[in-house]
Amino acid sequence: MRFTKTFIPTVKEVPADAEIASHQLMIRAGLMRKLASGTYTYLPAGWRILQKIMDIVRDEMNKAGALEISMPMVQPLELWQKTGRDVDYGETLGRFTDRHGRGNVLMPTAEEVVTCLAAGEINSYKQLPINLYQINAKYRDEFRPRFGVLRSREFIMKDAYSFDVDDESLDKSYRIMYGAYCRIFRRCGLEYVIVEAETGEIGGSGSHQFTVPCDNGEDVIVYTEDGSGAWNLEKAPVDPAPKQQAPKNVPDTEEVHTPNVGSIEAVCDFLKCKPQDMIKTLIYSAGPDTIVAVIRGDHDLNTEKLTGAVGGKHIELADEPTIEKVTAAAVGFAGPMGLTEKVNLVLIDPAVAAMAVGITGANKTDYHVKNVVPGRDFALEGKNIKVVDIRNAVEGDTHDGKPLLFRRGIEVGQVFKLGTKYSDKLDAKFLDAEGNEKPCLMGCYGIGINRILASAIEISHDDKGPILPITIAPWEVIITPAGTGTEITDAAENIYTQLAEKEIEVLLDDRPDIRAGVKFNDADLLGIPVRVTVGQKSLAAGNVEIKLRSESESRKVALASAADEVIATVNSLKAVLNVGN
RNA sequence: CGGGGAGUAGCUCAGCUUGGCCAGAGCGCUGCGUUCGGGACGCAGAGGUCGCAGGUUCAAAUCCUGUCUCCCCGACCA
Repeated sequence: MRFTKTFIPTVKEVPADAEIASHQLMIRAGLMRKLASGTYTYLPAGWRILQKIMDIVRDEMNKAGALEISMPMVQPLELWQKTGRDVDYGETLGRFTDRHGRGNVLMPTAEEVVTCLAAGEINSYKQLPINLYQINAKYRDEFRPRFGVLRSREFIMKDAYSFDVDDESLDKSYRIMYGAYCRIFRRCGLEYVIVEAETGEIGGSGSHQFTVPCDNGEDVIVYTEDGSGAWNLEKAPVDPAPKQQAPKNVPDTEEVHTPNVGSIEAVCDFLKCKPQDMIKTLIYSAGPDTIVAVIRGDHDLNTEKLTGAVGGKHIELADEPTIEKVTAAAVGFAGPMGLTEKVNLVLIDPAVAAMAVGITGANKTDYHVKNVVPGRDFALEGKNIKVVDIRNAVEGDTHDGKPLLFRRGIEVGQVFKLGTKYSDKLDAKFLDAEGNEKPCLMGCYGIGINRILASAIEISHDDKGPILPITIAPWEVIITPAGTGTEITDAAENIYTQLAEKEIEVLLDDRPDIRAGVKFNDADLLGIPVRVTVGQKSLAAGNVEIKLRSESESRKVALASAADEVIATVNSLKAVLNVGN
């Protein structure tokens, strides 16, 4: 490709609305432009990168035996109502009504559609296992798109769905995908961490997340130093805190007047206590049921763990009228005492159960209660009371006695065992060898294509631009003629032709009247791993220069052998990243 | 959805407090010339309904009201 025949609008200035490196550099390198919040147009260089990523994904998926299909991006709302996910997904699900009044959704993922397909077409165990995938645009009406393409409304995702006859077979399908994912991310040049994950709204029994450690990531990875465990924050288990020694003869509970002091912070300020002395009481709704979650004041509730503790039901914070009805007080003054009878379930975090004494809301507007002893002043056991881990791990927590460490990461892929959640609801059944009708056992497997690009830039860039792995760079080689004169342009053209003939992906910066400095900067900004500089200085001695984007020094090679040298360099860079081929 | 910030030339921004001068700068863009190995320089030029709609005023980019969009923090989120 010639620079003058393509369209790569690089810019010097940092765009005002780009906060993180990957976003800024993707705009500056002319890879993409924003259309609206969370939606981007990919320009030729950016689209080339995405296509190269998709090629790698496609290659590994095909090798793993998965079959590529394409499902509609507009799907009937009715199908989502059958699985209840129209409710679970909530506002994130993009919807519209067509001219006939039919409800439609914009595909955020495709479990319903693919299961519906299986329900119609899979009848026999002889057709299983099967794994179907697609790579295309997905839409989620995010509350708050941010960080460029890391959380956008429209994005490209590879989503695969496996169907198996039994658990053993599902395990095998899952492991095959797990292995394919390792090879995909490796080939894309990403250092990644695999963490145990919660399954969220998508449902199911087991899941791993593939995460690229990076300070700008939205996910929190929790791990033990010895590497024996890694989880995302939603899943990270926490050892129960040791029971605190109760001071002798804690006085009876005492109500204290705390006018207009509702938040934990305000109460601490008012009563001169610390958040860890507080007991926080949160009221949740799960359909018609009301659930009380009790955690220590300095802890955060983990909605995934809470969802698990209520058997996977969809939960949300109760609305104000419900809270007022249950606590008989304004919002901000809830406490666990006396609530047991009024609600369906009380869940108490072990850290609260371990407290010797604490302060809670009084279930009375403008009042809190001191000297509250868990177990004495409110029950820790009972038919609708459970002590269970429902909070996020924090610094200082342990698992199996080992300290938990924290670091941020970008989620680039996730694999799930779904089981029969969708096949039950959508009737995806088959006859086994004995003639018994059984639901298909499903797995689903996603990869964020755009996130692979963004995370590659996040973890590898300098002040000049991205330093891209050769497997996903828009071009493998850029030829930069530095200076004018036919001798230079002829030599550059000559190398360009030779490389193109050998199917090296090469970009020739043939822009006339552009100073060398500008060309060098654009080459760096594009992150192209190998640069060939053809200039007067070296050419006088019969040489050109080869420079790696990742290194600061160039080396001189004879013009005559330049193409061969470049090919050898490209191959050695590729060899590092290619797994088993 | 709560809190904060911002919309003025293609981009980055100044001007607004205290209404009135011709609506400005840098970058980019067009032409000519000089340069030519790390974002050169000179000269000449094109380019703006000051987000939108009302209002106040002799007069509004500037003051008031409404509205839309974008960004950040939070909440939320496969």
